[in-house]
Amino acid sequence: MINNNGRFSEETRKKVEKVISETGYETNDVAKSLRMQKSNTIGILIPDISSSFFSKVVKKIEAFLFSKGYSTIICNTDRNADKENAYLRMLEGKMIDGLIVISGVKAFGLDSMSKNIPVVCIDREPRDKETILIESNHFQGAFLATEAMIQKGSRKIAIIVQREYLSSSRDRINGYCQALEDYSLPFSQEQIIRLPDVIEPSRTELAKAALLARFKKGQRFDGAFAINDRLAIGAVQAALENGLTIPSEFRVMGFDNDSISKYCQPKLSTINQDSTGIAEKASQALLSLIETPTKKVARHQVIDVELIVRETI
Amino acid sequence: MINNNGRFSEETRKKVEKVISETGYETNDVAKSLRMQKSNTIGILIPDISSSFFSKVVKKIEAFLFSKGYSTIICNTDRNADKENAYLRMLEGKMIDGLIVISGVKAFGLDSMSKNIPVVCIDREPRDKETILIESNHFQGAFLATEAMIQKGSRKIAIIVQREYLSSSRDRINGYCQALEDYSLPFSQEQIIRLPDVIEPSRTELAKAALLARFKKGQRFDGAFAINDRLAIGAVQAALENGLTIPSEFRVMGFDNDSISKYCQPKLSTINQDSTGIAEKASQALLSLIETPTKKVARHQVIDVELIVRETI
DNA sequence: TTTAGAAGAGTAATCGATTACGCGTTTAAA
DNA sequence: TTTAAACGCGTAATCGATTACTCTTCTAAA
Repeated sequence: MINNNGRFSEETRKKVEKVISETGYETNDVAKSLRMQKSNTIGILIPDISSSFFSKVVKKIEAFLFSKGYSTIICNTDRNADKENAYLRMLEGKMIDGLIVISGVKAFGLDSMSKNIPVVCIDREPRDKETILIESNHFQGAFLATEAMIQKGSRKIAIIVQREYLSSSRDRINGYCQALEDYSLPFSQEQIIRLPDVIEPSRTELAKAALLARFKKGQRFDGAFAINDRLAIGAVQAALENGLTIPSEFRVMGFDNDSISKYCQPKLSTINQDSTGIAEKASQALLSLIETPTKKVARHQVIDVELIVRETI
Repeated sequence: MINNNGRFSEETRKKVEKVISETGYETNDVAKSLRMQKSNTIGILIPDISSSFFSKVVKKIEAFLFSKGYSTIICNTDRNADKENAYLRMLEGKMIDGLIVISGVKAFGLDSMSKNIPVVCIDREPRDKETILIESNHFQGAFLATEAMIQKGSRKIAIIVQREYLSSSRDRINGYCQALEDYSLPFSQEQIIRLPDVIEPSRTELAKAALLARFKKGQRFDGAFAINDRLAIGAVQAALENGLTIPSEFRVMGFDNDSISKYCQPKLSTINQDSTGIAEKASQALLSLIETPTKKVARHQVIDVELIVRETI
């Protein structure tokens, strides 16, 4: 009929095409989905769409999938497990063909659904050992950051951490520890500055206050590696307020290469994640699962990161 | 049956509920949509999901609609008319119940579809005079910004503009002009610095280079009102590079209250848009159109903005 | 006791696109 | 010329939920 199925003559084709153009016929995807058991739609679960890095990734995934004929339902979960599970049910009801789950999503309901529909995780440890995981090389990034500070002369580097329940956070801590070890620098628990997972005050304020508190307690650091750029900016502010010169007396490294980092003063040195690479790998992996289920996809893909030196080291 | 339609006994209800819980039945939204001619889905057309202000708005719209039982398909159009129209067709095929169109979307196909499904525009002049428009009071914001600079002592204020095809941009120019007029300050065309609508170099670089070029030509300004914060940061950099002291010799105002503005050095004074207000008004207007079509909704809703004074004025 | 009316349960049509199937016609091969 | 295969086209079933409709049974009123 409309597409090459069935057999029909040139004449009928013309007639059909005429009617189509005359009436402005548009195919009804809902009916099509019901019949085909396929919606050409994929779902994305993301904790916070306004987070600069992941919104970039989502944007690129969406563009890629659109070019392949898929539309994307983006679900903002606010790190709320109930909302996540509600979305999961909704997406299932909409017969999505695939699902991408981005960092920080707990989604306990995932396990029950993942049997039927293909899932790709980004920056999120899947429970199921077969689920595909795409992530930046957080370990490498943290190592590079810490190493760079050491090479510039820092000897007592703090690490500022938040949301340790994320595997990406833990990987970054490990990378940091590895660098200290490789350069034979001592490490003690008091070098870890842990921040609560709250919305108010902002991450920057939180980091600033925490580092300032450490200074007040008499702890001395000559550098801080923050797990993201927002925290790093707080560290910069704390150091400056404490009368330290950056970078000669105190060095700071961030992570994520937030668009802020280039414009804050002093300009923040950081680790750039390859949003394009992550988006491409994730989209391709998901498409492959959907369209050629027999083809094996690498279960764990790790994307290289890049050291960006600006003015804080 | 499942919901209160039809008549049935307590006994049958129990049986049905038992089977539901045993089999883990989930309603199929696709079939439901086909039958009901309603998808409980709304579409959002947005030029760039990674833009900080609108991504905040979208996030809030999505949360609101989710709480009302709707899911949201977010379509990133990249300011590409073809992509916009393709999305429009796709959304129509998915039988969306409503559509939100955000600033910078051209979507020529909108006219042909808007007859059938409810549309709400945000920050975008609709062609159709009946379509609802929600926007910040750009005029007021620009006026407040310019007025604040004048009151602090600026007399020759430039305005840095990009994407003049947006009604929001034009409103901001008008607000700026009105303030100059109200304070009896002269205005000439050379005070307008127009920037091309390109992706590379960044808006900040663009603004910086343009203002620097004006300085080099011998033009003198004691302040600049930039149409958004990215441009404003460029203006700050240009002024500093030109040896001007901020704010005593040169004042800068931005617009949008980008998350950057609080952290750049000096901290940027700007105009804050009420993302929550816009999201709420837009969602409520759309829901009203969908669920109570007879009820009239204000065609044009203008949301107040707020002057934020930091260190650049 | 008869009967109108209500109430429960089951059947079938519907939404729109897809596709398997069958009938009738044409063409090519034996 | 006969037979088989190819071909065009129309019909009907299907996807899953909803709902209108019918049929049967039961209750209450006359």
